[in-house]
Amino acid sequence: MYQKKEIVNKLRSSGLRPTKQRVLIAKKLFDRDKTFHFTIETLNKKINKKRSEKISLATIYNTIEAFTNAGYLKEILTSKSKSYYDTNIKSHHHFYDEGTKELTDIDYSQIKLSKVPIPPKGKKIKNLEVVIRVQK
Amino acid sequence: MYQKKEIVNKLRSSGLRPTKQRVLIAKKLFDRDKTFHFTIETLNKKINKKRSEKISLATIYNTIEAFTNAGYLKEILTSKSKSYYDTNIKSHHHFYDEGTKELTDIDYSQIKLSKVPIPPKGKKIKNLEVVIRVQK
DNA sequence: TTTCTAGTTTAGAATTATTATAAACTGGAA
DNA sequence: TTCCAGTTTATAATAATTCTAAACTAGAAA
Repeated sequence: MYQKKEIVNKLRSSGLRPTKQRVLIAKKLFDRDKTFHFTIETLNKKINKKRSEKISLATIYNTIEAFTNAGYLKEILTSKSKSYYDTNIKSHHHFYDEGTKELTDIDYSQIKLSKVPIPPKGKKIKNLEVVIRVQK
Repeated sequence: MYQKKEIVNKLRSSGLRPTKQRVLIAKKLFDRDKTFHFTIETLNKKINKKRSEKISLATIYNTIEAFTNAGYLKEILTSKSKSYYDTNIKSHHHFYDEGTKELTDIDYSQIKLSKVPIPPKGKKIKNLEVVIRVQK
């Protein structure tokens, strides 16, 4: 799905130098079928579990921030203590299970808003997110 | 609007012993016309600015947690770094200005959902919140 | 190819919000 | 008035994140 070359181009097109670390992280994140939800902690484990050459935690933070700014990732608002990210950058919403702390995507078409308020004057709507908290 | 007696009864009815600190914090929070958005930090400043007898930060954390569990306050999901609380516990939504980090209530009637997804099997919807991010 | 440098990575320190600890205090039942 | 479970408090501990400054590297230019 994602060849190294494609990733390199993608990074370059956003002004990100395609370093070894960024390419590797991008491959982990985007070379998969389903969309992927993660925290820095889970990503760090996944990346550094079996590698002999580790990628530092600081680099993971930096890279995820850069990818988010470049629009490759979406930051999700749920938990107060940790940041969640989503490789699905299309407009969509989430179920959040407070018990398991699991996120599930809700396709944009599954929620329809028939009425949206006018933003405070002088301000524009940047995005709209629905989080549906569920429990057993 | 809120007499000390009413506050004491409210606390008692939730199994919270009406201590000096809790009554004072409750008065600050609920004895006002408009609803009130705050973080622990802003509340702490507001409470301890001009008081000679300070209320400790730990107590403010404890009290806000207790009030939230008792249903007097609503915790809001916006920023990843800090917790926001709202004295408006009715179902409602928010504008969040990423620049000023200001929250504005959106009345429940201002947003209408004409389609809501079915939750994952075995799970029930606990609540549904819309956050509309705005910017200049 | 080699040189050079701005951009990047890194380990570790610093910061910030929050939670835990354990000793002192207190509301209110007996 | 006594007593004690519940509460407050100062402080330490924790956890996620950001900062720092030295070492490294991609890739443009010589």
